[in-house]
Amino acid sequence: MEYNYREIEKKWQKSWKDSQIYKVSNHSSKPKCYVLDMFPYPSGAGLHVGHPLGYIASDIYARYKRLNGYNVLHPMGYDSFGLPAEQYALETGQHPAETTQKNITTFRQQLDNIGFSYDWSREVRTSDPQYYKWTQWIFLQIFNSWYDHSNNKARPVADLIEIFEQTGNTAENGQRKTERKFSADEWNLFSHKEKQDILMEYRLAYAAYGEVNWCEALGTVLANDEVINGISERGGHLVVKKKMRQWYMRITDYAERLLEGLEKVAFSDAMKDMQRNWIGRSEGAEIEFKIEEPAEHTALQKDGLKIQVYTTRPDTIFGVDFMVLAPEHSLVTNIVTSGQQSAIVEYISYVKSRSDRERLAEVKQITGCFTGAYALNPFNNKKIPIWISEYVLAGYGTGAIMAVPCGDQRDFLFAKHFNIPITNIIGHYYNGEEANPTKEAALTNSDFLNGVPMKDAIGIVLKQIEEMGIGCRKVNYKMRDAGFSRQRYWGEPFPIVYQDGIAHPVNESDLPVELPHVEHYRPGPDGQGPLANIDEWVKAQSGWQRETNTMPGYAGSSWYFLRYMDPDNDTEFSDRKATNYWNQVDVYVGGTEHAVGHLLYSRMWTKVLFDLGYIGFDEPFKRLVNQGMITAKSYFFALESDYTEQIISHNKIENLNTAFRRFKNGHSYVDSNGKLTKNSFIKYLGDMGLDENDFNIKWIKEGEEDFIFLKEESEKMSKSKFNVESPDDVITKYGADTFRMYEMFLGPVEQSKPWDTKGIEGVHRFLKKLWRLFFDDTKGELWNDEKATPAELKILHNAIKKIGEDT
RNA sequence: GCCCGGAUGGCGGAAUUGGUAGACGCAGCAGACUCAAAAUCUGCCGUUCGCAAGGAUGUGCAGGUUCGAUUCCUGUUCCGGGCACCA
Repeated sequence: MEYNYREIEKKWQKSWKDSQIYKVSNHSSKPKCYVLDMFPYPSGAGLHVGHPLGYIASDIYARYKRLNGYNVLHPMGYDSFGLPAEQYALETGQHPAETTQKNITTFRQQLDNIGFSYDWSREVRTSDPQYYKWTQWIFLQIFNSWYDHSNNKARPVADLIEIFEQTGNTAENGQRKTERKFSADEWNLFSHKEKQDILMEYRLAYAAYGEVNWCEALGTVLANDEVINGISERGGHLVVKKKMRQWYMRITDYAERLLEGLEKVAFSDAMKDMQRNWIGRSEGAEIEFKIEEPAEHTALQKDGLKIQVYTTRPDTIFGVDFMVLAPEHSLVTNIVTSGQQSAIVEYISYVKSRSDRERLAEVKQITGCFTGAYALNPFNNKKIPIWISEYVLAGYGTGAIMAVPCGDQRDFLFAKHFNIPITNIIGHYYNGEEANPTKEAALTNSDFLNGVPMKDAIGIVLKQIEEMGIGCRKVNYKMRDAGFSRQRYWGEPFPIVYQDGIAHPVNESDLPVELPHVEHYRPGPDGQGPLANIDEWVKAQSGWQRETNTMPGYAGSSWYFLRYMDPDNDTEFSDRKATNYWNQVDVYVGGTEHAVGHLLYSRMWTKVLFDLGYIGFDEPFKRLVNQGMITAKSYFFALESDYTEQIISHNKIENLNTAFRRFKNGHSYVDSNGKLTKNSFIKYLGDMGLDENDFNIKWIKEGEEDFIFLKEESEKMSKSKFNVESPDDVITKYGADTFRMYEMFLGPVEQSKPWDTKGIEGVHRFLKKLWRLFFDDTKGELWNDEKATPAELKILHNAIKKIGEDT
């Protein structure tokens, strides 16, 4: 009798299914344990060996907890809205719902093969109307809320209206600061439209104008991913920044609590670091600089123009040698002198083609343009030239900085490049070669601050500017509000209709707002999504218009862990008793790539739902485990002699590199020494549908030593790299248990590691050995019902103790 | 460019708190069993000098702290992930 994994696994998987052994109840006297995997996007490429790594780890943990007497919630589902399905639809005309269903079937079959202990009766799909009904419902709760900074929580907009009616927004009642101030009387006299516009500035889900990557030729908005150096990936057309009306999540209102919450959860320090850096809290000041108006402008502006800058270093105010505005800054057109007009216009059009990342990344190439205007230092009235440059972003701080070249390296390089004189305010700490951001220096060239240590000067300057009424302390966050609308088809429609330009929530009883059928998936007019093409849907009622944007991928994934608790509820997103019982996710397993996306958004949504009293906890995940990525190794081989000259014509080298990439570890074309012979190489090219003659190959010598190993790379598995490894083959050949054990044996779960099938035989042999402990070819069953000896029990209990300590 | 990780034999990795580097497995080599092969079992297995005993050297690279560093510090190179509309 030998280890027949096929039969064993088939038998037990059937038994689990028939007896629904992993179905879990919301009612149990046992303690609960919630073990969750990040649900997958069901891509057309199917499951690759990287997906199950985390699933296997969490499955082992879930089984362990079950055996330890816990009532374990261990569900699985699909993040099934997304761009790839829509792209595919655009190319083939197949409905995303169909391809998604097909992909899910494949995924499910692959998952079943591995033998997980999921409770499939709780499966969720974000693209299912019964699911996104509640995504829309939660969106409306967020839309109907504002953030009360006095009580540090979200509250219904109705409360805010009451406050406005009684005190206006001049009294500090915890509202965020806005430019517009009004009294109760003024509020009451505002038109309905004015009131709604004002409320939009407070809502936690709000519409505003923001910049997007606009491609005129394709008539659509593009993801950063789809733009390469200002050119669209598809078609190679020009892409520019364009302002469009967008929906946003006001996640910045939660910045402080998202930071504080990190203290309460067991995430890795690296993960916490990433989130902290992303939120990017900085303490500083906003300072107002007057602008010395050019003679040509004085007739137009009586009151004088001012620039608000944000700085973390008010102590360096006497070292300000120039100002830099973001090119998009609204003041630019007001202050530019006629002499600089054309240069500024030209520069702005250049910046429009640049992404934020490009703008910040290329420090070697310094660009900018003088506006011709000057600001005045509030302390000594020194004239400070005002420039614009791409390294200042409109979205951060006030979109304007005071540049201190002796203390900031980017400012320094800018000053050097444009020959702006540099004031040294840090004495010998500045060497003229590079900036020094020290806080240790005693100030020089700083008027009344001369000799004062910089650390003390910060407080002194802050006090001064507050007394002079030209500035105040300000905490800033690098994080921006999260864009929440997409000009796409395959996402949740917004439950919003417009009447006379005012956004209204759809009645709860009319949810879900279902995705209508479309004839094609091409963009609508003026860069709107495909939904804008369906007039009868947009204007379902006279005088009303539907929102034609859809929600982004992270909408559905921001709350799915709550739906698993009560997946079939059609009167609530999840029953309060169920969320109270299951509470936080005890262990959440997934990749680090979600650090600043999904993991922040879902934390925010949880906090909103908590604030509004719908759930009883405000952090979704108690403990997070980040599994490492399984990369695929690619090997590059070449002839021992000079490969670029001898075997490959230069125009084919790219193509051949792609071919070489597919020589992976354990590949039968490569012998055990990693050597590749002429014959095996030709056979390989043949199998690839390529011909030797395509590559202008000259064989230098024949035999075993023809090729040498050139280089090796590990990269993310992806269809386009020819390096996706499917678990199916492994399971067919060795069985699910070998596969599961092998993935665990590759190395620590948290670590990234290359996929490599060399070791799999060893693991399989181990399982066979284990089998033989119980069955023997000749003797049959080796086990019996005799009591274990004390020595045997000791070994058993040591093992149990060790496992208990390691989890 | 910025933020976060990582680098240890032919390969994946271990070394839990600064204390014998290389556990365990894979691959390889040798042997046992067999007519033979597979399977299984046993032994060897970082590099280098040496018949051996034994010595030297060795955790990406360059320094430093320490009686002692894979581990701590400084610098540096390379690789992976993220950088806001991929999910």
